Amino acid sequence: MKEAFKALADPTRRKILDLLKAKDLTAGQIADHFDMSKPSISQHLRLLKQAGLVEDEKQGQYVYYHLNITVFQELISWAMTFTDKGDDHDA
Amino acid sequence: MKEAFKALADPTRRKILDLLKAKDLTAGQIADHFDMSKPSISQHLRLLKQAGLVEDEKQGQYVYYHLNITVFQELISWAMTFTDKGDDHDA
DNA sequence: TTAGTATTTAGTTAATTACTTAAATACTAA
DNA sequence: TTAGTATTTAAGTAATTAACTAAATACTAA
Repeated sequence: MKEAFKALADPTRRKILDLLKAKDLTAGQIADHFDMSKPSISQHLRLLKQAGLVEDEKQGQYVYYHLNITVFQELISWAMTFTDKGDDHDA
Repeated sequence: MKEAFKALADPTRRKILDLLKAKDLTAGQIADHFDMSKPSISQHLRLLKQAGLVEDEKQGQYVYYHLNITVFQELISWAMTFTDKGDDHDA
């Protein structure tokens, strides 16, 4: 989770996640959506992968990236410890 | 939300939020939980407030801080757009 | 008013982060 | 093998962030 919070702090990385919501994409296809060098996007992808937010899969000369929803689920659980605080559900 | 993601990237700020989960605290009480100067904690509180994650209320010479769950709820909604993707609920 | 406590603001510095270009690696296909 | 494409790694730099100390502000109480 620690790394996920840091990964989510950057707007470029959040936009990458949004792109992957629609469909899996190669590193190059992702880079095409940004006015930024491919190495920069590659670094962002590395951080997203380290944070567990995405996974990659090599297919020939391409590297496909896709979302890993596990960490998003953990994030939801974490946030709910704040919204549920003090709500004793008719206990 | 943009500012909330940045605010949550820092471990000190996440720990402050955890402390406030138990009960509302003054700036000084919060600072007592850290091996860090009061001005540094004050800056962290300022960022948390700008992000909408906490609110403050002055009582005499003290400033009490408390959680604002609204942004946590928005965070949950945001994360669910990732976990619910592709789940068409028996449609 | 004066002194004391609580908190924030200002100014500075060190560490981290996000970008760049150039080079390396990995695969494809002639 | 050689050339071409896709991606990552390396090295360097500019911008941002997180910390500090010192000073300012705001309140309390003698």
